[in-house]
Amino acid sequence: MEFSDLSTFSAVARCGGITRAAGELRTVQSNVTSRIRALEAEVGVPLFERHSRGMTLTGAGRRLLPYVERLAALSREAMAATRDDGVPKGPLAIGAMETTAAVRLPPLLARFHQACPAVQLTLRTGPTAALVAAVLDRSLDGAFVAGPIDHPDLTVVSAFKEELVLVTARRWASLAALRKGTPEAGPTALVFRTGCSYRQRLEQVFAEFGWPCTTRLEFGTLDGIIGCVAADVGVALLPRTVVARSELNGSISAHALKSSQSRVETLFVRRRVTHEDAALRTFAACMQSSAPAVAARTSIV
Amino acid sequence: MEFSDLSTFSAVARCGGITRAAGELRTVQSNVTSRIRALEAEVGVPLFERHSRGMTLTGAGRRLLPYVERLAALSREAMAATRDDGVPKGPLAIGAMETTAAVRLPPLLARFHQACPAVQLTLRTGPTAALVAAVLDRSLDGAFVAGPIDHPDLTVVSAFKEELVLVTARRWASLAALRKGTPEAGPTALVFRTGCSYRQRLEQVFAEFGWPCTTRLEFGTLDGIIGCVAADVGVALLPRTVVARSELNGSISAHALKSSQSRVETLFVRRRVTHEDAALRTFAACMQSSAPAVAARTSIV
DNA sequence: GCACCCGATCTGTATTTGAGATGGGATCCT
DNA sequence: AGGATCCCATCTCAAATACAGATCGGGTGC
Repeated sequence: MEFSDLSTFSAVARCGGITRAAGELRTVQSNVTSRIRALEAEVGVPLFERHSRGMTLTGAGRRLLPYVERLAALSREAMAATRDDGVPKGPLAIGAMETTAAVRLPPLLARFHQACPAVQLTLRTGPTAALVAAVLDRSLDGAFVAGPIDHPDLTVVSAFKEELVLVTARRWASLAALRKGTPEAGPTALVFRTGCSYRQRLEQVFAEFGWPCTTRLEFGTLDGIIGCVAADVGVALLPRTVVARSELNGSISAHALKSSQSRVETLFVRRRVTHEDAALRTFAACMQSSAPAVAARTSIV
Repeated sequence: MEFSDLSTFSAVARCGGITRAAGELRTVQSNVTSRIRALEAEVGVPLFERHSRGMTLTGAGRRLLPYVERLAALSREAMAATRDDGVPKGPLAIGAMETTAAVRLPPLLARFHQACPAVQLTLRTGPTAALVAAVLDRSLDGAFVAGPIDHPDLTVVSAFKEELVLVTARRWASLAALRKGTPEAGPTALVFRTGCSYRQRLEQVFAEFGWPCTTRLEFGTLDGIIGCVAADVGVALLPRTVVARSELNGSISAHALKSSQSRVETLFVRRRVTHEDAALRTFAACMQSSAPAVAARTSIV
């Protein structure tokens, strides 16, 4: 049971055939054949059924496959733990929602970079679902997302508490004025392109106001949304901290909602591992120490 | 990171030197040297400190070592799960306390053998501590032991509930008679040789009767204890089911104790694994179905 | 029936692994 | 101080293994 054999096995299972797997593994078909045959001889049972269009896993192969994943993950972690001398360094990929990246991260990243200049930190923005998927498949080390998150392979820490506000053009002085001055079809909803976690909250708000929420404009960036809100194209639901500056300079109005609608928590998620990379560990510590009042650990399921 | 390299690493760490490890691995010293050097080159950090009396682990080596254990355990489990087609077969090593083996196991083993004739079952008796250790180091697949047991790597199931009785020679008609007819030094305690879990209970009983519990005779077998009790050499604490036959034929007397002293639970312990061997799984099911009234699952910590 | 795709197998080569021998450094004992 | 001993690194050659390329046979689809 060598690791190299297991990864060939995994490639053949994934590709559905020896020839295709050989291409992926940058080797020739005969080698893959012999490696698979050696593995089958070692465990003593056939792992694939051969048929004319390729190979499919047998019952034994299906039982082995998840172990290959686990062994690969464990050996990666072993390697990382062995190399890790406790000094934060190397690459660190962090993900965040657009709104979090705009106002919460700049001071945190500045402090982290000052504390750990040897870490090459990269930031990627996106919607919660994509960020969580990226953390799970290891393309991100950690991410700031909207809760709730509950996954056995993730640890979750409360990072920031946000108050969502309904953002409108300046001329709407209050929610009551907005309701009175808006046609029955309701205003246009300005939201992020895909998978924005706040969209669902916005629809709740619209439902309460009796608006059907049919007109929607999708944006890729925060500035686009705020700009269109200022031009009275529509309304948006955003964290108060995000719009604080625009509100101050008078380009928009922010309207408070009742707390059941406005309270959202930004969580920091990362993979659950026995040995955590020093850079990520330090980043999490840095984050928690920056916001001690809201950094209580949540229960992890 | 091949498994073979990791096992040589483990051997060198355990033996404290390349030459000794080479002997254990049935190879020559030069090969071990080159494998270790290859591994160190792969992870990029030295794993051992070389000194004149051998090698000792560096910090990186100490971080790697526990992963080697985990990887080996996981690959063993993967192999077993792959081979296991769900039909119970192959060897199965079960351990039990002397008293459990005497009265509880015969009917269970008979039924299990009838259900799974392809399983080569071996039975080993011993005290609880040794049985638990044997389960942990894989020399036993499961064991019947006295509770409580609480170990993160073990699953525990309630198997039997026993009532302990104080066993004396026939001439003692009651506990009161025994107390009156026994000198202040108390009777001789007849116990199993080492680590018997019931010994502690017996000492509690002696303490309550005001006996110092100084005289003790140790036995390796149940028959030895019962024989000596019948000959009035001393008294013993044994499950009622164990002495039922001897009591009926009049060779001894069994005296009930209050339930806080008499109630003990026999547990079945096995290693906690993702994929459990079909033979062991079937054995546990067989055990639980045989005693449905007492086979409630205990909480597992 | 023919072209095509797939996996098994064979063959020669390249690489890796293994065994044995040698050497240098450190320690221990006399 | 000097010899014996122990340990690991290194070298060399042989054996085993992995690899690339070519061929074969079975199955599928046009």
